[in-house]
Order: sequence, then structure tokens, then C-alpha cells
Amino acid sequence: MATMADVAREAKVSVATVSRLLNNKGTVSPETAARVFAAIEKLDYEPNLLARNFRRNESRVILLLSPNVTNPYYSRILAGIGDAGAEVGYSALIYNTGDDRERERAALEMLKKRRADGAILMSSSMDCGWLLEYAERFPIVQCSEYGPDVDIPHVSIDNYKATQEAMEYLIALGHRRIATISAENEYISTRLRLDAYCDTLVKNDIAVNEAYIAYASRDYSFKSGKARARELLSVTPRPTAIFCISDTLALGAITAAKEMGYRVPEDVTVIGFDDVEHTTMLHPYITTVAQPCYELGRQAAQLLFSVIMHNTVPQRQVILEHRLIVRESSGPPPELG
Amino acid sequence: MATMADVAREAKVSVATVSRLLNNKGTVSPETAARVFAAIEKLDYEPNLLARNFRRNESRVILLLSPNVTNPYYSRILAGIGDAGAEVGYSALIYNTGDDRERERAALEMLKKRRADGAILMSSSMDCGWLLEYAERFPIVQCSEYGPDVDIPHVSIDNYKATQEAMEYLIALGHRRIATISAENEYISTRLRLDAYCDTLVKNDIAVNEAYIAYASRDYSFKSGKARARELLSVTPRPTAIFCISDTLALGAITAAKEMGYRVPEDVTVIGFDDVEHTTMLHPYITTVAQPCYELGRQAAQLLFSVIMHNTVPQRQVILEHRLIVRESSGPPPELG
DNA sequence: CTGTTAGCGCGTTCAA
DNA sequence: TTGAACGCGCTAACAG
Repeated sequence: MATMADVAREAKVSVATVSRLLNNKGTVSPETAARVFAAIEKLDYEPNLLARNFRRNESRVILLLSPNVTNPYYSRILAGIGDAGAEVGYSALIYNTGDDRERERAALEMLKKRRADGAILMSSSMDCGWLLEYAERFPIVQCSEYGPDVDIPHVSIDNYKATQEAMEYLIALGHRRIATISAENEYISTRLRLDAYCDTLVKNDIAVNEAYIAYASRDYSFKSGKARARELLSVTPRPTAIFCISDTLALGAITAAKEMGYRVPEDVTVIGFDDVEHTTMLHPYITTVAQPCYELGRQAAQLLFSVIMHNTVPQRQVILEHRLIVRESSGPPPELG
Repeated sequence: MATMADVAREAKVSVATVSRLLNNKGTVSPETAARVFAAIEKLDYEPNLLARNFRRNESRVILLLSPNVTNPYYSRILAGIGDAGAEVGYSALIYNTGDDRERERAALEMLKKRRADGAILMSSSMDCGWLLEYAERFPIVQCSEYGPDVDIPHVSIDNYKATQEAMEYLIALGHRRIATISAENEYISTRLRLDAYCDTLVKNDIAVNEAYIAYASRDYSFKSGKARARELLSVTPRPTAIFCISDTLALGAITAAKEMGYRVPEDVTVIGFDDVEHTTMLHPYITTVAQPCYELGRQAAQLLFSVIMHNTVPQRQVILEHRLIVRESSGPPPELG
């Protein structure tokens, strides 16, 4: 593997000249430049990033902390970040944290060790204090989830408004007994969606019924969605609609409803959240709130690069547009249908 | 950010001693060790990986080339690789290649630039010559797909045998008019599955009917599966079973069948491949050939680390067990049912 | 058991 | 426009 010194020798110039040429710094005469390029070609020289990064004290790598790469919601965000990074010569290091504090910490330690120049957190189970400590010292951006009171740049959708729209839609359809499947996690999105669920009911003069609020597992598993839906549909009087905070939960709810002999949407309406791809693979296609996952990832990456390169961000929070997509799993309640 | 020299000064030892201690090389007396650890603690010292890797001439990073991170099949493999890497202090750099030659090449260039110590290819559209050139110079392992004649270590399932079993199962059910949805790609898995499809028919004295062989898009899209199934089900006499080389295609086939008024499995049997999670989220649950994706990833990683660290592998190819999972989308053909 | 020292390959002064 | 020389932080001889 040829080094810069080899190239310099071959081109009969100094390493400084080669370096200048490669980095477009200073000026190099066309003739010498040609000689150097010829030498690079001849020796098949590739700059050693290990050395370059060491010298420049940067890694050109960013950390991606995701609770679960396997989840299509997150994998689409990862794709967006990956593409945005590739455009500016950054690579992405993926850490599957499983929302485990220790794994998150271990990943962030890579910042101290200089393995990465910054990080994008897709979620965080660390306490805010800890997180803030890192955020003060290193470029960090949050994507989808964020600390409500910590001042870390983030990109997300407006979860409150999105839920409000979904709820208004259900109410407009005539639903009054609307249940929700939330989740046992501390995500800001979870909290905002639950808040909006309650607030929108109240705003429409519908009392919030605790029996209509269920909590699925923290990772929104299909199984827990199904189990919670089964319970909700056993409440008397039974809800005519279920607002689920993820598509997977909605799928679980639909399955539970069917197993209990209810038709969707004739007997019970189910709506989801996220719009992951496989929800339009088998009927009923799910009515859901779509998030621009890929774009969420892209923008988070751009925010991060802005911090890394200019030590500043154009805006501390970016809110992207959501979209309510009405498909087959929703309709008027049976009493009015 | 404290350096090793700072620690050495604080502990009143030389940098060599600190280095030795940190790398468990040579011997250090308990007393000095204690002093050094105290200094490390006091200064909150973290080794600079940029410097360490440079010095050791290794990056402790591996490249993951996947055609599509968003595909659950690949994301589960990625999870396996990621976990196996984390256990031995390796991080994974993910490149979404989209089966694009140039992106694959760009990713592999990272090997020359020493950004990574090795690579795992989940697929490859490069010609074998090119690929082999890299494989000769750098640690490379293939996962799931591999060049049939290039001698690169790889891990996969036995695609031929797996398909054979699936076909024998269909034939045992009584099916004679069995179609297949293959794909327009050059993957070895695609080829082997098609070969096994044909061979198993012939072995059972069933003529191979070209009209029963369809090719979906190279990325196994749901849409193309649906379109191809629609065509297959229009052939006279129509097939009573469709063997799809991916679950997504199978989902598409089921949708097409339903839209054409056929019941699955009463009128037509559909079976898939891979056993990705969401195939048991809505009925009919798909009969499929399960691949141990996570384990595929783990073993690929272990193979790669073996090459990186010892420059040798225990075995050049690892074949993992598949499993035919019979669920709801398969049954006897209508004539006999 | 410990310290001194010489690079690893590159980017960057500073002089020429 | 070019070159000589230094040093980033660390590891590994080698010497003591």
C-alpha cells in the first residue's frame, strides 16, 4: 500500500506538495500537479484515512442509536441518514440499543474515544442529565424522540397535532366511544399522543374513560397490541374505535377484533400510526398517520452535519409534515352505520 | 481531553507504562497500576481511538453492504452482525447499495482507504473478477448470496434443498400445476430456487411449464408479486399453487388471488420464503421456508473476524438450517380438496 | 518492572 | 510555487 511519501518520491516532489494537491490548499503548478497525479495513478495510491483522520482529529463517522434496527420505522430513518451522510463523505455506525441504558452509554462513549464525530439518537432511556452532559461536549441531534426540556436540536413531526387530526376524524365519523392503545414507554411521542387523545375527547365534550386507555409493551409488539385490544373490546360498553400509536399495534388490534368475531371497520374502527410499508399488503389496509421517516432521517443528518462543521444549527427544532391516510380500517360506528 | 502523556505525568510514570497497562502487555506492579488508574480516573482519560487505530493500523470497523436496509430480511441479518461485532469491540458501517455497482465499489474502496478492516456482502452486482480482486487483498465474507465459482467464505442456507422440500410438500398435498414467482436478479439464491423448482417437478414426473414461471422485480416488490400472480392465475389451466421466492411476493400473490375471487388456500395455495415477521400479522398466515436471518448475520460476522484476526477461517462455507413452516396459506388443490 | 525513543502517515507551519 | 521539518497520540522495541 503506497504512502504519500512514495507518491512524492515517484513524482519528485515533497510530501507537502502532494498533500496540498489532495486537499486543494495552497497552490500547485499545473505541471507538478500532473506529475503527482500520474504518480498517484501509477502507484494506485489511496490516502490512509487512519492517518488523515488522526491528523485532522476527526473520524468522519457518525453514531446512530436506534432501539431496534429491525423495526421498519427505524430502518427507514436509518436509510435517510445513511444517504444524507454518504453525500458528504460521512459513514454511519449503527448501534442497536434496545433502549438499554448501558448500551446507549457504551455507544456514546465512542464520542469520547473519538470514534465518531457526532450522534443521532432515535430514542433515549438515559436520564436527561446524563444525556445533556454528552450533548454539551459533542454534536448530538435527536430524531423522532427528544427530551421535552433538554435543549438538544431535534427533528420530528408534530405528534400532538397529528393525533388531534386523527381523533377529530374519528369523531367526525360519529365515534364517541374511542379507545387508545398507548405504550409503556417514556417516549415524548407516546406522551403527546396520549395527551392529544385525551384533550381532543374533552374538547368535543366526550369524557375520558380510563377503561378505554390501554398500554402495550414498550416496543409496540404485535402480540401486546392484540392482547390489549382484546381487553378493550371486552369493556362494556365496548369502544367502537381504537386509536393505536403504531401500525403494528393496529395490526394486532385488527387481529384481536377479528378473532372476537368483530368486522373491521363495520363493527370496530382501528387506526394506526407511522404508515410502515407492510400495512398495505393485506386487507384491511390500515388507516394511519403517515410520518416522513426517510426525510426525518435526512434532516436529522443535515442538522448534525451543520453542528459538526459549523458548530451551529439553522434551527433547533425541525417539524416535518405528517399526513392522515384514510384507507380501509376506519368507518362510521355500527350504531350509525 | 486528556492524553496518555497527561496520565503518565499525573501518575509519575512513563507513557509506556500507561500503554502497557491499558493493553495488558508486559507487566506492571500493582502499586504503579493503582497510581495510573487513579490518574485515569482523575483526568477522565479515554484513549484516543483515532491515534490508537492509526498506530495499530486497524480500524476496528467492518463494512456491511446490503442492497436495502429497509427490507426486514436484511435488517435482521444486520442486527445479528451488529451484535456479534459489539461483543468483540467492532463497529459496523452500513452501506445501502441498492444493488448498484458503483455504490458497492465506493463502499469497498473504504477498505483500501483503511476505514474498515473487512466487509460482509449481503449481495453483489459487481462482476466476480472485480469482487475477487478485493477479496484477495482484504477480508471479505458473503452472507446469503455468494458467487458460485468465486472462492470467498460465505454463510447461507441450502437454497436448493429448502426449495426441494417446499416443492415436495406441495406435491404431497396433491398439487400438480405448480407455478413459481422468481425474480429478475442474478442472486445465487434465486437461481438455486428456480433450479430446485424445475428439478423437483421433473423428478416427480411433472413437466415444467414455462407459462408457470414468472419473474418479479429484482427487489421482490409486493407490487410486482401481485402483478405476476395475476398473470399466472390467468393461465389455462390455472395453477393450483404458487411457490414464491420471498414472503413479500407471496403476500402480493395472495392479494392478487383474492382480488380475482380466489380463496387462499381453498382455491389456490401460496407459499413464501424467508419468514419475515409481518407475515403472521394478518390472515392468512403464510406457509413459508424460514431462514435463520439473525444467526446468518452472527455467523457471517464470526467468519469475518476469524479472517481479520487469524487470517483464516474454520470453514469456507457455513450452511445453516432452514425450516418449512406450514401455516394457513397452503392446502390441497381444489380438485382433491 | 519501568523508561526512553522511534516512528506510524498525514497536514501544516515556516523558509526559501 | 515548493520543500524541510515538526507533531498529532499511541504502541512497541529496546535498554536499563
